[in-house]
Amino acid sequence: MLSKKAQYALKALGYLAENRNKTPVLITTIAKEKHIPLKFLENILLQLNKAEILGSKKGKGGGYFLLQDPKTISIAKIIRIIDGPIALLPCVSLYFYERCQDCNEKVCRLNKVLIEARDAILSVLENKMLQDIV
Amino acid sequence: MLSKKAQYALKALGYLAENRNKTPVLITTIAKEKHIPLKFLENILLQLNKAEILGSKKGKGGGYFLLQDPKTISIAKIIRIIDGPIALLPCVSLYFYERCQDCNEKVCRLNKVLIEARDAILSVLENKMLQDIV
DNA sequence: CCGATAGTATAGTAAATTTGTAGACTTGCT
DNA sequence: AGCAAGTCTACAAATTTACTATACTATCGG
Repeated sequence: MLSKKAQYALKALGYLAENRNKTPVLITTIAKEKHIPLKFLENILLQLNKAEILGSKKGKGGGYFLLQDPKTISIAKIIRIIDGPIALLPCVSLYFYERCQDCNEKVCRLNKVLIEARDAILSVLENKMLQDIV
Repeated sequence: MLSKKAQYALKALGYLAENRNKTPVLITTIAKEKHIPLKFLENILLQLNKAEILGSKKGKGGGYFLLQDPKTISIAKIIRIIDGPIALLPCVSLYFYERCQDCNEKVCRLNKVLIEARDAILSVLENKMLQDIV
């Protein structure tokens, strides 16, 4: 399941996508419009900024804005930045791989099934873009 | 991500599937073989028993055993019993549905995407059976 | 260059969830 | 009766989640 944080991130990015080509948007504005706790949202946007999804401008007339076209930012990417792995176990994660303790991945049948499951969900989430949810 | 509990459940069920047609298996045996904390495993097996996946027998010669053919128990079902929803949000869950707060599902584009994602992952997890992971 | 504006950074905290433990109880078998 | 096994409830430690506080830094207008 997605965390609240990831849900907020998706909402906030959706709002920024809708208000593209305008001046930067204030955190305060997003928080009000999307009913997100202000200080929590600050953290989230900062994280998206560090991940180079968002740019920012300080001072008067400042705020946040998308660095890339919403057509090029996948939902999978956003989820990964905020929540981490999409796969059901670390041993089948593409971006957050960790070796399994008690099991030999070469022969583990669960491993195979979960890889299939991962590929299935990614076939959707990698191909649906921010643009698709505004 | 799957919880430890769900991982243990899958391991334990795998073990029971391998040792089918024999006498009931002791919790202690499963715990030792699969390196699962005994008292934690008790809880898990009890939960699977209540969900009518497992049967049990008390007293000498007792233990746990599968009630159904491992070919007929899907991985999805096991995960749902232990971890709950497989979907990314309650508003797109088939078995644990809850209405969204701030969003109208009829027009919410994220909702549509997450339904697609759910269907994709379920197309794997509903069709892979306990039999497939032993 | 000063003050207001707006994002940056880090740490802290309360609540919830996960992971695991303890102990008493019930049931079935011999 | 007496042991072997699962059942039930409650608790507790550890971790994560969701959110808050406070201080700092950068930018702009005048």
